[in-house]
This record gives sequence, structure tokens and C-alpha cells, in this order.
Amino acid sequence: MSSHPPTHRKVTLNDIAAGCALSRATVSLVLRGSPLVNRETRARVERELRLQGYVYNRAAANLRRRTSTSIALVLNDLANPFFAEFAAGVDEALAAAGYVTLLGCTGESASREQAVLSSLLEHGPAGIILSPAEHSNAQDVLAAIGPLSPLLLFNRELGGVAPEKARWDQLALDNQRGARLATEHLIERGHRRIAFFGGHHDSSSCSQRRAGFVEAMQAADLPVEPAWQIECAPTRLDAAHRTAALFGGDAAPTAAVCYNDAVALGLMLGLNQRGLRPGKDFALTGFDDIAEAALGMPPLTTLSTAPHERGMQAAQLMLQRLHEPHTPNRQTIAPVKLVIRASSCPPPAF
Amino acid sequence: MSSHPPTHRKVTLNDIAAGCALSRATVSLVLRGSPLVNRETRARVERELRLQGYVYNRAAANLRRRTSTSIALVLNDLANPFFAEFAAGVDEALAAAGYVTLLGCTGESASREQAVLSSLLEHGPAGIILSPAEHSNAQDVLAAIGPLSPLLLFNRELGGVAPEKARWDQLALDNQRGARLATEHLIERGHRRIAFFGGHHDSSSCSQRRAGFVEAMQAADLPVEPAWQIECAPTRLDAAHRTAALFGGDAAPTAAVCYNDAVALGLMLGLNQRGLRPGKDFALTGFDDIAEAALGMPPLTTLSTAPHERGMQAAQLMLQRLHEPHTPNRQTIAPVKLVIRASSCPPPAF
DNA sequence: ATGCAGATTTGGAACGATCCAAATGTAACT
DNA sequence: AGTTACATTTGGATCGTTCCAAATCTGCAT
Repeated sequence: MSSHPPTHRKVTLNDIAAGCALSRATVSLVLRGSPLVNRETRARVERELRLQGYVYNRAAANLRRRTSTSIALVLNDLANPFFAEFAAGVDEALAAAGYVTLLGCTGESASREQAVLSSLLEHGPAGIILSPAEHSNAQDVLAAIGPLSPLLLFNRELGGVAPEKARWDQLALDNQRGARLATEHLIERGHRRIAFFGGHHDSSSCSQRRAGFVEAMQAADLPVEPAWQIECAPTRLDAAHRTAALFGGDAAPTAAVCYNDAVALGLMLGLNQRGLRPGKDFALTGFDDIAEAALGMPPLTTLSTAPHERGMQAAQLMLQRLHEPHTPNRQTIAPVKLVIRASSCPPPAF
Repeated sequence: MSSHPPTHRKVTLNDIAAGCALSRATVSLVLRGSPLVNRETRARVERELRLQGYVYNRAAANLRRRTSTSIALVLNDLANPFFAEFAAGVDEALAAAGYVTLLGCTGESASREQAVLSSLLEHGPAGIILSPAEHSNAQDVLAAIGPLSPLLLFNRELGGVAPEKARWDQLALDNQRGARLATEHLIERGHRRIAFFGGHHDSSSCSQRRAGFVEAMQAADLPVEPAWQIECAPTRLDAAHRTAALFGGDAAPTAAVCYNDAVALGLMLGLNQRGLRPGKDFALTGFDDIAEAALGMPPLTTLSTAPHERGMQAAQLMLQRLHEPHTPNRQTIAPVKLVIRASSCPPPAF
């Protein structure tokens, strides 16, 4: 008995059923590992499946079952290693749970975010993990995703809706505590004139970090000099350009708490250009602990956020939410860890 | 006339049709922008779509049409910035063409690659873009994906099948030319004792790069010292550990062509630990031009591969393949560009 | 024989869209 | 009025699966 010549049509349940002289329904039961089916027929079916090279059509199954086995992951910037590792973590945990990741990148544009969200939604993900673009607002996001899919926000808040009414879960870093730790560390090293450098004031993570900075300064009775609160885009380049702003007045700071590692690395460049040696003449800290931080010249004191683990955590939170759709919203704050390296030297004259 | 209270069921074509007193078929025509439908009814339908918050169910449509609007992207290592940027490029181009990216990470494990591929396949992607894990072999990959989906290989070859019989497209970097350029550059700077450092001999990209190195050396009548062909894993850490191997004999090399940037950065660390200043006492080059390369101490001479553009190119190639399924397989070699920075100094005594 | 319980198997109607051939409506021309 | 042409709409079958209630098959006690 020869099997049919390999046609180029996709092989379906019907083909298998026909090949075994069984009904579609029985074969379906085998596929789902039902205990109802006889050992022997199961074996027969499984042989046929292998023989014909059957591949399960999850889309059709999901259509009928009104379920979904995919989760959308929408990121503002995949090229940033922090998010790339996060994505790897999400995918790993989702795959382990039998889900598949639908990827979407927004490139920090709120309008592309809209487009990406609605395109992904058409593929019917069970849920959405979103790291919002900079000026994305809750109204639009909620309108795009509708009332059906659970949403997990990562890393940034979403403006425009009272936190009480938010119908999403959230996973954020402990920005405030992290910045406080970094500031306390610099104070302990003997610094008294400390700047907060980088980030945009309308970004939630930036204002949280700044709050941690202020908290530590005030606890130590140190002045928070307004002239040393420097804003800049969270990129190396802009940070390097804005370095001069620190040294405008008569007294200059001896250290800076930077918004993140990218900014800190940029500030290092700017310092070098002014003839100041970071880690010797000027101390600084970052945030994120990206790979480059350990390799900088000098290596950068920073806050480790374990992005891969955050990704796995985000996936877990989403899976829990799918399992219990009606529990109240969760706000999860992930701990961060101060990693002390050579960039946080004592002040020169100390 | 009040619309139904917002139920929690998903709204379908039928709901819209009922709401307009039209048939499903007509509404479907509207959705697909058919010119057949009357201006006025179209407007009526579109209003109703908005009103009820309809979201298109692409899975159902694809089932009926026997099409797909997703593409699987399977990567060996998303945490590597090179692949992260590549992924961002792929996603950008796919999204622009109306496709969605199904992500899968293998973590360099051939067995996970199998699992990831078969899981993704069940979601019926129109094609697969794969950067194979290190020891993945063609047999298994082809068995997993079956004869249906087009496959585009990125960056690495797939062992176990004669290239003639390969039923996939390929996008690779011009590894050989890149390494030749780097080597020629070092020779021009005055080096004569040059090592090739890093990578595994069973990796296709590594042997291509080594071939380019040998080509340049032989063209300049310089000896290819077997003791200076050092293998190591393509990571910073292992590269740093293996540094000593370069300095075992009586005469040491004055420069090294490194397998990639990660290896080069690791070698820099190893040199520093031995009291050698990279870029002054010893010259070296990398491959990839990752972000850290420009910021190293010293900045690293390397080969720029434009991973984001490669990603877009990969997506384009896949889309073309989908458009013309029966054209013969393409092998595309992407150019690389030598970026000269401070790490490739002349030899000390020159 | 008959009935009954447990173990297996099964037909047909879903899921939410698209396709196709046929139906309907409208206007214009003999 | 009858025919034709064109524009617009539609019912029902279909894609590949799952669900459900009902059918079939056993063996075994009555």
C-alpha cells in the first residue's frame, strides 16, 4: 500500500483520517492527547501523522476554540540592548509556555505605535506587552486595543488616564530607589556637589529617578542645585553635547548621577573633551548596566536591571493575567542592584 | 435606535452586517476596499465598523484564502546587538509590507531551534528567516519546516547538504573580502607578523574570514604562522582568556585580525592585563561595527555590516521570494565597509 | 436472548472570514 | 413591453480545526 505521491497541498486532519480509515474527530482527539482514544488506534494515527508530514494548523484550531496562543510584544527600540535582552527573556518564557511572540517595533513614534498595535491585534494575540513610545498616550492605546486584550505596560507609564482607572498591569523598575542608592553611594564617597544629568522631564522614569536623587540629597542635607539638573535626550551624542552645561557657574559639581548608561557614556566623552578624566577628576553613575558599562574607560558604576529576567517576569505576569482575567490590576516594581565600579571615585580634593 | 449594549463577545462581520441590514459578503467587500460596492453603502458600513469597534480577524481570513501574513524570524542570539538591530530592520520592512513578525530565539542550541521552528510553523508563517544555531544541520531544519515554506538563511551556512541541492535563499556578509580588507590595512600600516584571532573553525563565517586573511597575507608574501591562528568562542570573556596564546613563542605578532568585535574587545582586555596598550603597542581589528566599537579605548577599526539595513534587505528578499516562488535560489552577498579607527596603529618599532 | 455500563468512535454544526455563481435593481435602447 | 447592459448585492459552500450529542462496540451479569 503506497502513500499518495507527495502533493504540494498542505496535509490536513482529513488526509490523516482518510489514511487511517478513521474520522476527523478521532484524529483530533489523538492530536490533543485525549485519554479517550484506544492505545492501538492512537499508534496508528501517530504513524500516519509522521508518514504524511502533518503540521498542526493552530490558526484553525484557535479560530474554533476561540483561544489564542500568541502574545504581542511591542517595543519602542529593539536596537537598544536593554530592550533586546528584555525581548529575549520574554520570548524564552513565552516559548516555554507554548506561546509564540508577535514582534512589533515602534521606533519611539506614537503614530507608528498605533499602526503596529492595530496590525498586531488583527492577528488576535491573547495579550499585549508594551513598552510605550515617548509621547504615546493612554487614550489612543486603549482605543487601538479595545476592551478585550489584557495589556502589560513595561518600563514607562502611559499618560492621560488616572492611575485608578487604568485597566492594565504594569512592570516597572525601581527607578527611585536605584537613583537614591547611586546618590547615597556618591555622598558616602565624599561628594557634596552632585548633579543630576540627562533624560527628559516628561518621561516618567526620569522623574522617578530624579525623585530618588533629591530624596538622597535632602536626607544628607545637601543642596539640590537647580543649575545642575540638566536635561538631554537619552543618547550618548546629546549627552556629550550638553556636558558644558555642568560647568557654567563659578562652582562646578564634582559628580553626576546620570539618567542612564547611554547618557553616562556620553558624559564621559564630553568630560574627556574638556580635559577632565572621568573616574579621577569627576565621578559619575549610570543606570541599566548595559554590556558596555563594564568595559568603559573607566568601567561605569551603575544600576543593574537584569533585562533578561525582567523579560521572563513580564511574560510570567502576562501568563498569570491570562489565567485569571478578573483579578485586580497589579503594579510590579522590580528591584535594581547597585554595581560599583571605578567611575564613582572620591572627589579629587578629598 | 440604540446599538446593542457593549457585550464582551468579539464583534464579527455578522454583527456589522446585521447592524447595516446587509449581507456578510457586502461587508467583506467593503473591508477589502472593493470598487464594486456603492459609495453610500460603503460609508454606512464604515460608520458601523467604527461604531461597534470591529477588529479584523486575519486568522480567519487567512484560513479561507489559504494565505498568510506573517513571517517567522528565528535568531540564534537576540541579546547580541548585531542580531537585535537586524531584527529591528526585518520587522520594520515587514511591517511596511503589511506582514507581522513571529519571533523565535534559539540561544545557539540546535535542539531548541528544532522546537522553536516547529512551534512557529504551526502558526503558518508565509516564510522563515533563519540565522542558524551553531551546530544546526540542514537535515533537521528541512525536516522541521517541510517542503512548503520558503526559507532564507542569514549570516551562517547550514551544513549537511550540498549547496547545489539547497532549497533556500541566502543572505550572507562578504566575510572573506572584509577580512582581506582588514588584513591589507594592517599590512599597509607596516605590520608583518599578524595573527588571526577568535572564532570556531567549524563556523562558516569564521572560515570565510580566515580565508580572506590568508589571501591578503599570501598576496603580500607574508607567512601565515599556524601558532597565531587562535580559536576561541566568539565572546569577550573567552577572548580575554585566550590572549596569552598569542605570546607563547619567541617572536610575538604585532597585530591581530579578530573574528568579530566581541572578540576584539575581549582581546583588548587581555592585552591591558599583560601591560600592552592596544592601539599603541599592538594593533587589532574587529568585525561588525557594533555600537561599542566606536567607544572602545581605543576606538576599534572594524568592518561595518549595517545590520539594520541587512534586516531590511532580508525582509525584501523574503517578500520577493513569496512573490515569485519558482525563481531559482538566490545567494546574496552583502558588502561590508572598512571603518578605520585608532586601534589599527602602526607597529611600535616602525 | 436482553439489558446495561464503559470504552471508543463519529457526523455535523460551529468559528469568522472569502469566494463564486447567481440574483436583484436600474437605466437605456430597440 | 422586451431586451440588454451594467452596477450592486447576496446565499451558501468552504478553509482546517474543535465541540457535542449521539452512535457503535464490547463484555458481562441477568
